[in-house]
Amino acid sequence: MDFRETLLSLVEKVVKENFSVQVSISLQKPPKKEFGDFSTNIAMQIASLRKEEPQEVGREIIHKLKQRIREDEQIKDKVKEIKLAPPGFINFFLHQDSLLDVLEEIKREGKDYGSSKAKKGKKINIEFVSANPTGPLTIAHGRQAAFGDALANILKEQGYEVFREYYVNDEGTQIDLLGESVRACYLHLLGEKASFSEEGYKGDYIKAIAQQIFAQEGKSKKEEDKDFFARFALDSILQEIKDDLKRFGVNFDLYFSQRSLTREKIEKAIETLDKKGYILRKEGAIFFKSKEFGDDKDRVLVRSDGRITYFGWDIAYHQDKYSRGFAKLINLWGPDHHGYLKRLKGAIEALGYPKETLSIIIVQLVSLYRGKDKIPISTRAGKFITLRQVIEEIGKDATRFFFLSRRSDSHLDFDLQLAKKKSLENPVYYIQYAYARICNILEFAKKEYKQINISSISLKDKESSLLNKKEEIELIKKLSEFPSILSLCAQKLEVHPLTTYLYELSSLLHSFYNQHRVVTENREITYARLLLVYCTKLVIEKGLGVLGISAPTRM
RNA sequence: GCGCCUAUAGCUCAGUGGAUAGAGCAGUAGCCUUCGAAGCUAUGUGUCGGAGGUUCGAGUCCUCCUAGGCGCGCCA
Repeated sequence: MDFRETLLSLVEKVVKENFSVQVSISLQKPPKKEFGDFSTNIAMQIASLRKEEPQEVGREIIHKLKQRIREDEQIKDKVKEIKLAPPGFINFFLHQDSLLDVLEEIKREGKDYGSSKAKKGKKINIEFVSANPTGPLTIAHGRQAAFGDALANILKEQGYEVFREYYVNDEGTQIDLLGESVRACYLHLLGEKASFSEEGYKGDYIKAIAQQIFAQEGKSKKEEDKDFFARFALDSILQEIKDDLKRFGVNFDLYFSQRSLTREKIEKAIETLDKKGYILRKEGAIFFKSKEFGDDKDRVLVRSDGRITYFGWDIAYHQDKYSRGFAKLINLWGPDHHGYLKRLKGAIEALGYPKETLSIIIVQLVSLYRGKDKIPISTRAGKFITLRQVIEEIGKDATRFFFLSRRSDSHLDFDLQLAKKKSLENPVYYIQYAYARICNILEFAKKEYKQINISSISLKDKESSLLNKKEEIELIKKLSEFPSILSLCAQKLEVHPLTTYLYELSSLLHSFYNQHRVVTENREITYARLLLVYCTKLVIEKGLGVLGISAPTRM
């Protein structure tokens, strides 16, 4: 239990004993350092409920708190002062020695610093990207890939057993269309006339696949129907997708084939719903009563001609996920699927799973620009910039960082010209530079001080004045926030707080570096500062690792 | 028509119902014989889209309105 929690439970105890009110108690990080290290608004909350003066209530709480603290060995030495600030905040000031404890903790825990065991053993499934295997990945898929992967890493840090899954829609009309398109292209290569459906896929990659078939098989596939071409194209495209994702640093535990869902699984799902009275049969089709779950209308699961709709497949797919023992499912979708949210959530509930076990995150679109020109994203027209092209042009780290610095539900304008031009001023390099800088200092220190083993440096029982410069204190405080940043991300299912945090941490490191030398004549100070930058290195390394961004020792 | 997302500094964006709303970029002026200047320091900038409401307290929650994006199929 860290100190923050210890203090929080003490405040809870005091409030419980002295005020018979129901309030939620929390400790915040004050916006300014004049307000101390922690603060709580509890006095104002209580005063509001009891129609009393906030400052009066505050004084009373502080009085009781001080009494308790004097009796508590564990925190007696850490809390320096408790002050009341208008309009009624209670601010806690800590002794600086406790700051050195933070460094000791980071050093001791190393790569585990910031990890939590809170969700240990809980299985969580995160399904993302799941792009139709009818064309190359676009930049929008890239955003989902970066976000889903980083979020998965964050959840893993909270103790979850995380499973990454990609749902391959290798069944349905879009696959038929793909087959027809490739077949037409192939026949065209043979000099035959073939009608090209208006709805068909037209990109250069379609031609490339047709050429590949021609190169391998010659004219022998002339009589094959669309299914053969669909199969061939599917395998080829899916392989490209997997390669792209791998290159982007995203590895899935499972590529789940829609086709692998058996008829029995779908019938079982429908049967489950039927037993609970959520199935409606009319006009030869089978409907799910999604209206009962807030949807606009009931939705078809099986068409009157017997074919299963996407929704029908999807229900069976989600039931399958649950049957594999996941306590929680997370789906990342594009905004074009938001209308689909109510019916799927309804179906999950109808199947008998608690609705809060399914979280759906809508990752907003990315608009691609080159300067002021918007580049259209249309898979069927075949004119678009692929994720692969962007990674090659901008680089993996910068591309990932860009996607991860913004809220998932915000629209994103990605200007290739700007991203490329500013690539050296890109915040990701700022963080990586801080990291490389620390590595350099550590190298330098090894030369200056012959035998040095940073992990053996201990500041226990040392004077806190060793690290009492403004830049040092701020850096240590920032380091101490790392665990709560990770848990905040996990709780909000967002990644960008971590990105922002790493930037701020790097900024403090740079400030410190420019103001103070680490390696000096004074051995004690040198060791203390070495430990400080070493701890910073650990946190940056871990943070970047979670984001899936590399931490180079040199740049 | 209905639904979802967005609106914060010149630009790109942070901001967990709390204290004087913050960063970067762009601008200006400084800082390298000393651990990497891809860096640091200083400097100013706001009708938080608009109007109501809830609250001790609203950029944050609720209602309505405006603007932009997206979606509303027995397509996926």
